[in-house]
Amino acid sequence: MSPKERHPQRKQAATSFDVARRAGVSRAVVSRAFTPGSSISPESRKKVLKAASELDYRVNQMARALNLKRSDLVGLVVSDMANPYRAAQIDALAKRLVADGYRPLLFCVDGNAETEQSISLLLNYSVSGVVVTSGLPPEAICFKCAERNVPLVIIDRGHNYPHVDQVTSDNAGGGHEAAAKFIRQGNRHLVAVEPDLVVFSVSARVEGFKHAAKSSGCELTVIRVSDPSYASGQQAADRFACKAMRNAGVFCPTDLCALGFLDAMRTKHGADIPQELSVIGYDDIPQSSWEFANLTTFRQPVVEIAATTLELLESRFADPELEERQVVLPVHMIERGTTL
Amino acid sequence: MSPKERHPQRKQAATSFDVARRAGVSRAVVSRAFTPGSSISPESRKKVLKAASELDYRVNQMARALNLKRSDLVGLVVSDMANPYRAAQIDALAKRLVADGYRPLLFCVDGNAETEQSISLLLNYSVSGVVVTSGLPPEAICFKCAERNVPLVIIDRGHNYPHVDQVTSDNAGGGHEAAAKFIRQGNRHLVAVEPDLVVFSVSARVEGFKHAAKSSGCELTVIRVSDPSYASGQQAADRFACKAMRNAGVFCPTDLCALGFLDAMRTKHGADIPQELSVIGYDDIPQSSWEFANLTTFRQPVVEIAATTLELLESRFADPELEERQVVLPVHMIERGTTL
DNA sequence: TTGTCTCTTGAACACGTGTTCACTGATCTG
DNA sequence: CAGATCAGTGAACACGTGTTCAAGAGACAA
Repeated sequence: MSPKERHPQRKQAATSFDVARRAGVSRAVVSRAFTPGSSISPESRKKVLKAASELDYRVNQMARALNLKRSDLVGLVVSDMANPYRAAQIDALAKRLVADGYRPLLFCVDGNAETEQSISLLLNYSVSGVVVTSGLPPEAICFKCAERNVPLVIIDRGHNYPHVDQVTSDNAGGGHEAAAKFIRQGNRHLVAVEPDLVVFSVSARVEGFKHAAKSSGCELTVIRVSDPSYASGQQAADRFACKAMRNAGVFCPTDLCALGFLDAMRTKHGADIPQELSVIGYDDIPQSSWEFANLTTFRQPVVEIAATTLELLESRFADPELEERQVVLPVHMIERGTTL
Repeated sequence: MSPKERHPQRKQAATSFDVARRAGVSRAVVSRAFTPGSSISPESRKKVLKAASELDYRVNQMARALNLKRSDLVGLVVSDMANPYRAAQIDALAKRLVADGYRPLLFCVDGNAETEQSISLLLNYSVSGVVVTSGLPPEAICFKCAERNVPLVIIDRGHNYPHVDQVTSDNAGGGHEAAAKFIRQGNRHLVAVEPDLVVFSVSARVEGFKHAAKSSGCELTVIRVSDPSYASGQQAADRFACKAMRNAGVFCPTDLCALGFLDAMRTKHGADIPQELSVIGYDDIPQSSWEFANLTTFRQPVVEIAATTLELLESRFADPELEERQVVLPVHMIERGTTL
């Protein structure tokens, strides 16, 4: 490799002024060539595009954002990236955002305080919107977003804030359907693993399950754990094993939790699933289809959630005074080997 | 909730001019109050900060970036988010970037073409740097980054581009150590699962293993699969089972692959691990410590990789003419239940 | 030819910031 | 006390863009 190649000449990035001069038009024409729907003659556009490509011209998005008082950036505040479901959701959201011309500004946080800080920081970047999949942001910060016309969409949460839209899967419906499945296949005891940690989507699943169980007259047992993690699933298995229950249907509100339960029941307690007991989870993370698990679960519609999120963002951007909306997307049960 | 609260007054964001007027100073003083190390008297700073907090002033990062010709944004180009190792890496990188005052601009891509597109897009945002953990970007785009003084760090790749820094874990060393472990514990046959798909880090692990095996005079078998995924691990198990090998040590260059292998060997082929054969993976994803797996593997130093990435970015930002560097971080074997 | 209308163009402005450069007043030095 | 030094200040500029507005060019009807 030649010395010249090793030390490339540091070029000043070409501006619209450079392009204008090369194309023999004014700078305004250059701007119009890159703005769809503006008034420009075909030959002018052609000249501009030619000059632009020769100079490797790129619109300076910072200048553009400053002028328009709005950037293509969208804040993406997420927590618990270790959960494979979250990773899938981020992946779908990020791809959808980019496909629609936005750029996701990622904040990985732990807890509500960090969520608030992140949103506050995002307001410095003229973001077109904010998507929150982490803890519930405090009302004050939501209010600030509304003040500044920054649409805010919350995924998988339940609290109602003015001007804040929400998307969730049908958590309660999934819980209900899990109970129905157990009853249909003849399980005598219904068991819900219920985390103490209050997370709207998770709580709604358990509530749906409990409600369906009670209203069908089945015997319902609740095993309380701290959170909906793999470790908590293991803990639930230990407590379940003590009760020596027969013919039970166990609903874990998260696949991670279900896999912990399943794994401990089989490996440690030698349970025969689904002969002795059935298990259903929620999320359909990739690990649930692994051979050791083969878990019956509910598939979260990550792509549809992403699409809905963008619709909500864009519609509220067009009209900030819209009433807040809550979109609930249906889930489908994926029947595998932990049910009959 | 009152009507007034439901429809918050849309405020114009306060500018440094507003703050200056309220504090009774010039706009330049306001700027200095928010610029560490600039010349300003303590009482002026105090007045400015007071006025700023009263007005909820925030510096407009777009205007700042336009002026400085540099934003706090750092491009983060990633692929294969479904791999839990990647998610952990993104999490560590994103947190570190934010802690150091940068904002990660996330691009989730599939394949090298999309990687190039993403980097090209990023150049429009005056990014302070780009971090690539997806496929290898073409040389042309690396060259453009260098031209524009945009530091580029590539994680877990091997190709040498001018002005492009690299960080990897000690892939070859890990492979070597895996072979040594098998030999030490008395395995007669060493087996490498080798993906056809060329990915630098993965290939380096296999090469390290093969080299160590050969130089120790052990019998070495290679099982070729298409990629380093869970499904490929299952496939490798099927092929391995046909050979009816005794006392083998199997190295899978990825935990996902190892878990697929392990899961299929136990569940489908009824193998007794580690009595009949031993397995070692690479990455230490959370699933590897799950009970069903209990996989011996190498822990990737995600936090150290993130820290090193930032050091490389910042040093190259200070001096763009630095020779390209390749940092190799040590890995540690986590011994679990798939080895003796 | 004259008047009207449509389409295109370029000059000027605004967006909000960081920094440069004189300039002021105070403090220190001999 | 005179001169030199120095921290602190504010006016002005530059960053690169999208859009407004008046003006020009051309087509067409009367």
